Amino acid sequence: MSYYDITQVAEETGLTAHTLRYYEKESLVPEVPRDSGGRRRYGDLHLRVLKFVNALRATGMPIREVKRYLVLYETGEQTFDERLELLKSHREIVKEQLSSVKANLRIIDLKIKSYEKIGAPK
Amino acid sequence: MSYYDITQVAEETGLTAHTLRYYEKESLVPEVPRDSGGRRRYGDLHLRVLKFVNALRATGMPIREVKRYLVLYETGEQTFDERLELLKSHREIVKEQLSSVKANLRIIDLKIKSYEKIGAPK
DNA sequence: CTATTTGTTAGAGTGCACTCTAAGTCAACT
DNA sequence: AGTTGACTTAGAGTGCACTCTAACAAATAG
Repeated sequence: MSYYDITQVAEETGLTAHTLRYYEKESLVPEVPRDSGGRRRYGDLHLRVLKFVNALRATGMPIREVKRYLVLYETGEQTFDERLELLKSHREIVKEQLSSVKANLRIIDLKIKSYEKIGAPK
Repeated sequence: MSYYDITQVAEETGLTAHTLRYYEKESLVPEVPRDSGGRRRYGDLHLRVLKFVNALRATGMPIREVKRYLVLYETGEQTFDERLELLKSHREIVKEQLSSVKANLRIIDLKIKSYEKIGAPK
């Protein structure tokens, strides 16, 4: 079992030290133990959770929803069903967003083609 | 040629009247003429532009960039090349975002599958 | 031993995109 | 003529997700 300081975790996760402290304050990470000097000592669990949090955030899950997931996670195995539902519902939202973006990208693509063809749009 | 009031345009575009006024203040629409009573009279051009603005916004283009596009549009045909570049560069950004979201969605999907299979994630 | 770096906290500030409020005007209905 | 409702403006407020500041403590480098 290895431990990491905030700078290492920042590098590993792509988050800033500031953001890591903010995520902790917002309960987006399991409790982070401190060393004798009061500094954060992250473990492998934290790293794994933070990477999953990144996946949730990168797909547009709001902070308060990520927090809800983490609270369920911390509560224990009796929350499996609820966590599963949360993730499945998020997945549907993301899928809808994806197809919306794709549809709008097609509109932009048509405009680009009209600029390229006639040099002027209608 | 038909004219529309702010309520009709709100319905057609899915934007609120508030947002339409805000977009106008931010120069995201060509100039909107007023009637004798000072009320907005939108034409077909406005409707078409607003729908395209919606496509740009729905794909994550920031307000200031949409505004830049509109200013070029208003400036005239000598800006065709610049508008084309702006749209093409936006298209690339959107494509990258799409693949990032898809990659992260796969991570979430794996987690869902692990919840479904063993009822418990590692 | 001193200076620098890296961390700590609570809390304030930032940027974005709306979203709403207040105070007022104007048209249409009763 | 009065009331309702939709509109007008400038500007303030909101929610989100950071991002930064100030003041301080501790570890390391010279």
